[in-house]
Amino acid sequence: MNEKFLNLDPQKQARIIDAALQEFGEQGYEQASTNRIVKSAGIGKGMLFYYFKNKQSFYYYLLEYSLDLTLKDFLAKVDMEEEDFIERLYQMAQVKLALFDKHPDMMNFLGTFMLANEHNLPKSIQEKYEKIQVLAHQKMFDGINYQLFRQDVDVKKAFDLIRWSFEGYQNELKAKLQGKKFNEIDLTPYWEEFYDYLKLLKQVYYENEEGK
Amino acid sequence: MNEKFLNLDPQKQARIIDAALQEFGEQGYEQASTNRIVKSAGIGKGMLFYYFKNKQSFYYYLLEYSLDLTLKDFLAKVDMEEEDFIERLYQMAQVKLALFDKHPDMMNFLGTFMLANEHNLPKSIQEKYEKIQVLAHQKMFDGINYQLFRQDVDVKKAFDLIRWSFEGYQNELKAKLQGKKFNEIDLTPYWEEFYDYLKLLKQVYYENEEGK
DNA sequence: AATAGATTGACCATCCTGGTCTACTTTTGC
DNA sequence: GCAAAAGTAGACCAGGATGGTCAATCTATT
Repeated sequence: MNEKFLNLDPQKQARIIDAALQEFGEQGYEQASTNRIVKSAGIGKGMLFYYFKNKQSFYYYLLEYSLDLTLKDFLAKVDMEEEDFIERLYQMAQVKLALFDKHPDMMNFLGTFMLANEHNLPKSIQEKYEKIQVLAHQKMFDGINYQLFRQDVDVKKAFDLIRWSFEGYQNELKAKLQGKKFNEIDLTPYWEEFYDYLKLLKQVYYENEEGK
Repeated sequence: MNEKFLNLDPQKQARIIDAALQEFGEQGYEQASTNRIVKSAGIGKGMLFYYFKNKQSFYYYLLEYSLDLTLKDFLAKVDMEEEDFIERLYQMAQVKLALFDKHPDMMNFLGTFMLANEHNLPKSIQEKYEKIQVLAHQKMFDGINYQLFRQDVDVKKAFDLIRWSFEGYQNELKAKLQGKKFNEIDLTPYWEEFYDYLKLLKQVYYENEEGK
């Protein structure tokens, strides 16, 4: 990557990055077209290969950019004081959705990347990716209070079942809101509905006071 | 579709269908290459366009073929006598996995198709597709005994949470076994692990005898 | 041997690709 | 004010892939 790119007008920089994230996210690496990217970004073809050596190194730059942003705007914002597993997940879902709101193309790009699980990444990126996965695991499980759970349940397995329930709701919501822009939608009813599900999860998995 | 195709040696027929399902499933409609399909099927290019008018009608044929097979080998085999929701889902998962074992390319093809949700389908296929979705819903929920659930839980919501847990396990299993052939793997440990999760689900969502 | 059906793959026009490079414009330094 | 430097555009390139056609060949049946 050419340092000239970083000295660019941030708006232009963002236009290029966004156009590329969208193209790579929708088409995958092979099928993504640099022609479409430059047209959508409103720059000449020459500039892209002035800033970046070639398609591949451009892709790697975007990957690193996205991983850094995930680290800074998602994982770093998880409140580790929350000891309640379900509340912790709820909180993570909220932060994640906020990130989805701000950078939808980037989230889609990362999603496509993770699905495709490429193996021939440069070592530095591979390491960063693995480090993030470890961190995500910690952010989800470290400091969780096991005592909240019913004593007769296998907590490790309960973690999985609850996590899957969360993923299911988020997937269904994502499918339902497909194509709509978040800022045009009032999300509060969905958060309320979500929280109803959480109440039920707590009701069945947690130790509740006897006299209810 | 030319009737000549149906009079073909079934093995050859299957080779063509399998090659195409694999190609369309992996690449999607646009990116799928008829050249690769004929090469992989071991037939000349001309034959494909002798049997089928063009790429699109070939694709529609495959779609209909897959939907019919889903109906016959998946949905028709669900035992509606099973009133226990969790057991019903478990049974469906088993039938589904058997189908995955027998026709992995077809399952992948259908999965890709559903993700891409094309809207400009011929009416007849669109209707078949919708009919199958309705039927799948019935196979999952009709005849379920609500009395098994704890009286303090919202059963409708519990259905969702449990269903999502199932999907989560199946997705994780699919990712873990990615690329391996089922017949080379002893699946029993996974079914046992799966059943452990089910025991936990029953434990928390169902009404259990008091003196435990 | 003649005919009819089945089958092949070279061929076609078209399109798109990643990447280059020349020519042009804008900014900078003095 | 002007020359040198930096920034920018897009026509252009060779290569390759695409869906689809069709004349030529092969095979089986009479």
